[in-house]
Amino acid sequence: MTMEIEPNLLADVGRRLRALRADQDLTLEQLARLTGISAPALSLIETGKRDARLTTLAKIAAALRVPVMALLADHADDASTGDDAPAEGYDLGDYL
Amino acid sequence: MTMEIEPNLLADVGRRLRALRADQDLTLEQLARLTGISAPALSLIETGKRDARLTTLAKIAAALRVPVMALLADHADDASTGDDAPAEGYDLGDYL
DNA sequence: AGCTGGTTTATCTTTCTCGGTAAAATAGTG
DNA sequence: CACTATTTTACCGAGAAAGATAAACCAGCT
Repeated sequence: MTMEIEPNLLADVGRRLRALRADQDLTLEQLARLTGISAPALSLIETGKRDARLTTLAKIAAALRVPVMALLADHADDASTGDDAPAEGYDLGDYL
Repeated sequence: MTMEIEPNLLADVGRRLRALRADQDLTLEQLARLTGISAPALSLIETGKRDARLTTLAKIAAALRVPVMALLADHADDASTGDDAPAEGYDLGDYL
């Protein structure tokens, strides 16, 4: 029960990342050189197995010449739509 | 020459984070309870001193009921606007 | 001044990222 | 089938994130 917010997030960002890289016909090694991030690390991120740091995502986004938010795109969880926590539900009111 | 992409990124996200939290009149401790992230950790993130992981930002965004991209908002670097790297310029062509 | 609430800083431990390297998979091609 | 390119997985070591806690600041207020 380590609690992973949404296992989709990482996989989602990874998917998007891979798509963007494919668009520019870059291999992991090429992107690795561009970003300074090793190809294995990039692979883990793209496959949603690694929880990258913000600056790491920023480096990748910069190399791909897209804004960082392009990686998160329309991940409009907004929490009120009820995407997660069916039984969790923080309530705000409970803490105020 | 470890090169920190843009020292602004973290400070920027932190600033945005703090604004969102203020909007809901939440203290660091309250947000800490909501997110499961300790108040000191939140403080470091908000002051731009910590390079948070993606899921960490996602937890905070969820607690604040905003999409994750709201934290990165209009950080449209896009590299063509020329916000950063005056002397960096990876060239893509060099690696292809 | 003393207090109180909020934020920051510091220290410590655990966990994880990240680069490096090397070894397996997984294509794709002759 | 062999050969090559690309990706994935596995291990290692260094560094950093994140939780906990405690202490230091910094308001505001009686």
